[in-house]
Amino acid sequence: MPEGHVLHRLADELTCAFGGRRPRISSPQGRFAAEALLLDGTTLRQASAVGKHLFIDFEDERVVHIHLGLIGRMAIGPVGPVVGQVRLRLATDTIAADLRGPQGCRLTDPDHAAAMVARLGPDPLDPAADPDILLDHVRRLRRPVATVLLDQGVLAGVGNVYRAEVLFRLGLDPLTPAAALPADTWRALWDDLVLLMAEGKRLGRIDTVRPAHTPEAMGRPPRVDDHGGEVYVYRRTDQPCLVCGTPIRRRDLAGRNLYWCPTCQGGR
DNA sequence: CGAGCATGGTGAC
DNA sequence: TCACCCTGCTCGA
Repeated sequence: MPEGHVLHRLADELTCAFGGRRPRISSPQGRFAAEALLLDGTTLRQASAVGKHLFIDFEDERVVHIHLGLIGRMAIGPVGPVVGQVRLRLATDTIAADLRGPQGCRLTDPDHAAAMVARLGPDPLDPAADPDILLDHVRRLRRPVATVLLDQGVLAGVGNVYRAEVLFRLGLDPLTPAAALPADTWRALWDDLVLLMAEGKRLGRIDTVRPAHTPEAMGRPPRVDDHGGEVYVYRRTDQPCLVCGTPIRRRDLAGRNLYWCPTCQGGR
């Protein structure tokens, strides 16, 4: 689940449900119990997201920093019994937010939060982000564009699905060195990520087939991916490319699965 | 029912 | 580059 759009959506939902209120805070699992006790009964100001990092601001300069990692998730819904390992629960009389399996959930302060954000590259979901920072950065990088897209210090919030999909949509060979791509191409990558991730946040799922160019325009019907969104290449190994019919390929790159169409995106 | 895997990141070598 | 962490789902026995 968790690429940047999930965290931004979550931040909005948390602010909406708990902003300005004093939710009950607990850690049924116990691993955040001391911190939960400290925060319980204090006012939650607002939640925000930068890249894949989620920050929940409370009064008295207290900030909860959450990173979902690969398997973490936060479920917001009607209050019910605690099910499974819940690291953190925020609850009013009617709504509960349950955090499970996060890579990190820590109590920190605004300075530390700012320091973490300072290490991240521009976030396509941040309206104030400056893509020129990205363009300057990638000019000096020889690593493959596919590797660079997942580097949160270069670009914040992109995960494995958006990486595969944006490279397909722009017809780029994933192994092209980042610095070998013209600035215009990087600008186009940025612009497409802004579009796709905003759509992802709005819909609550990743759908890369419909937004910019319709499947009709590309001569093929849409396909619905098992994961709930419509995608061109992500996890479609050996299935025909929706544009040219060539079997989609998969390989390991720096420990992550990479998916691409060898015809639409050049050799290799 | 157990193994393997997943949209991520860290820390040791 | 690798082992490892965390949860929950799917797949094959």
